[in-house]
Amino acid sequence: MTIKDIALCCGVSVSTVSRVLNNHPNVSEAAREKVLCAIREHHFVPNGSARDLVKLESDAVGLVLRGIANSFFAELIPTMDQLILDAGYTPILHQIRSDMDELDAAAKLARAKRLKGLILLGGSNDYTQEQIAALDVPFVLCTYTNSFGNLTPEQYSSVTIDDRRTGCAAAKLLLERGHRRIAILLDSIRDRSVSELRWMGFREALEEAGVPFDPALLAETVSYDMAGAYSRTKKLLADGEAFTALFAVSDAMAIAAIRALHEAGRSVPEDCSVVSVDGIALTRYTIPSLTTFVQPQKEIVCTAVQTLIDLIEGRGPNRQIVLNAVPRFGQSVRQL
Amino acid sequence: MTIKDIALCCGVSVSTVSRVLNNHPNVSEAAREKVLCAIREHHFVPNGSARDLVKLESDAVGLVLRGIANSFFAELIPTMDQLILDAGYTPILHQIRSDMDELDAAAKLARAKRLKGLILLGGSNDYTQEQIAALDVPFVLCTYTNSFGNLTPEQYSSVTIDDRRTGCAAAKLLLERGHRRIAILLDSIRDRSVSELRWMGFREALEEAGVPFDPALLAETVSYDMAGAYSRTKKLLADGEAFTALFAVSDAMAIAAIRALHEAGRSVPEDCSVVSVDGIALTRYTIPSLTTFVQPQKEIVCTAVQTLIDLIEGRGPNRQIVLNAVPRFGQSVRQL
DNA sequence: TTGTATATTGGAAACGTTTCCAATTTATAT
DNA sequence: ATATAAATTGGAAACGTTTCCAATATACAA
Repeated sequence: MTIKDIALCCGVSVSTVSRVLNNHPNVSEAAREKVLCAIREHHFVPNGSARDLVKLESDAVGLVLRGIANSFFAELIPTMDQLILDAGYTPILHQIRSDMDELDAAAKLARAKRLKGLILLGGSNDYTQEQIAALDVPFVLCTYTNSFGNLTPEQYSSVTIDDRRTGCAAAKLLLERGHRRIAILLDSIRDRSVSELRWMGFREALEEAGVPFDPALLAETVSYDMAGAYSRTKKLLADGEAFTALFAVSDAMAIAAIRALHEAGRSVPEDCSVVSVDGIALTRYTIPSLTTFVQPQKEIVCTAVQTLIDLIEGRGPNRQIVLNAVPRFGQSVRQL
Repeated sequence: MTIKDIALCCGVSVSTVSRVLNNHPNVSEAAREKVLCAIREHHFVPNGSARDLVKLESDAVGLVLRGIANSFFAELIPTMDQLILDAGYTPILHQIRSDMDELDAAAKLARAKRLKGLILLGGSNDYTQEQIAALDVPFVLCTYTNSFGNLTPEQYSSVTIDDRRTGCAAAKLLLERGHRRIAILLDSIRDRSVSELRWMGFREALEEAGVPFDPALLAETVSYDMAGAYSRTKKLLADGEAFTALFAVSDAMAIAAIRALHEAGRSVPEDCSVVSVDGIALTRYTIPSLTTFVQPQKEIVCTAVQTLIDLIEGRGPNRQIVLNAVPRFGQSVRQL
């Protein structure tokens, strides 16, 4: 079924059918009626490829995500998808294997599908000028890691939370309550990750307060999951390290750590205070409920989409937006 | 940049460039080298629309999801996306607003993008014969609700878990341990939902065991989230209902319920046993850890994708696959 | 009635590819 | 050198739309 078939069976020209499909005003009521009827009857839907081809542009926006390791991003996707749809664009989700160059893949995608714009989830901003130039559509880096900062603020847009500052705030929260020996539980810091940034902030806060940090209290997990956090905490306890508080870089890790503490006969917050980051809904209901720095998920998504749309539609220049995680107090922290 | 430009700047014909792009054997080494070089230099990527148009088919598979209410599906998406990619197809995620007809939208999508196949997430099988006919590509219903069953087994493929049976098994687990007054906590059962199916199974098991069910122990929440489960459990306790066990239709609800019980001075499992469904990773680490019926998420996703690929590639007929949730024992249940 | 303005229509080119077929070049055998 | 086969190449049609432009039909005024 093509536009031609519809034209034929209605006794009108191809142009007329096209005009009906596109709501052009110059079509007589009689013709429109006939054509619409035939379209309904034959379940005709115009071929998107042909359309895009002749229009020289699509209304598509790419959502590029590397790997599926991080479930934080996975959770954002449906919401982002919906927001893009609401803005009148067509979202195209594109996952990239973790062993590939995401910017390269994004550039290919943008060209192949003539995308209007791109949202890059969880990349970094140490891309080369060349790579950015190759990517010739508006784009927004969303919760990227600001590692080398090869780019000037004019060259890119981004929405992120300030992980360093969050780590700093978490440490301060515990320091203010009299804690001095604080363990930190994080996943691999090798790759300039979120973990590393939070860890940096944490260290800074300690230094600023003049509190020395015992390297034995740095608990880095091998596997990025709860099992890893659980066993690493067990090890920390087995090693006989003394600490009155623990900062976990995610709620999930905190929950696993609390179980390890519990099994070692140490209850939270009586024997050990716990602070984490994420603010997943569950943390209000665990026993004890968690004191956690809530990531403004919804705000991140909305801001990223809005920023991209603004860029696409020519409103405003590139801008970097930094959002903050705010603490929500639960029962997992006590004053010493 | 088009194939024509590349041809021009290499001094070869359009056909030759196309052959290089498609790895046709009939290209001299010299020509291939020249063309590849030009492609690299100009960052040329062939236009997907033009390609699809002339090929009369794409390698795309649609992933249709209605609404984003259910986070269970949201979690499946990235995995499914990856699996489809691995199978050599291009996944296209398409969310449909909850006030629209998902089958209609799916049919449109299939035609517009010449899809190879469709996976419909969380629909039902009470579609009309006509709708199914309109949808002229292979499709798989994934975790749909088998409500009216308008279709014969030859007409559709599906992958689902047996919710009725799960409810039944949960009740049996508690009955076997001596519990007789069992509360059930579920979200709205109005819409032939998963909740209703589990509730039906639960009731059947009680009947079969000759245990009467006290309607006061049926706790239906208004809002589908933890806040709703928490306050509903509070109400159940405030009403002074006596029960020695509680069956929650999701882990999240169970955790919220346990907190409500805890705040009322009733500990789990000493004063009340709790069983739930889902098997999210967290349930191993909460205190107490949960006894829960684990949904075979990964298996559902793999099976759905594999079934679709088989259909597309002409291997095997339509089939309905029913998977079972299996119990994982935690500390939340005790023998009376 | 005729002329003019307006509404409607159809024809045809264009979008960027792929692929068939015929033409050309190159290699091989005689 | 010539004939033949094989490898390589270019030309052109086709895919299904949109849109410009010219042509036709219709309405209205003089």
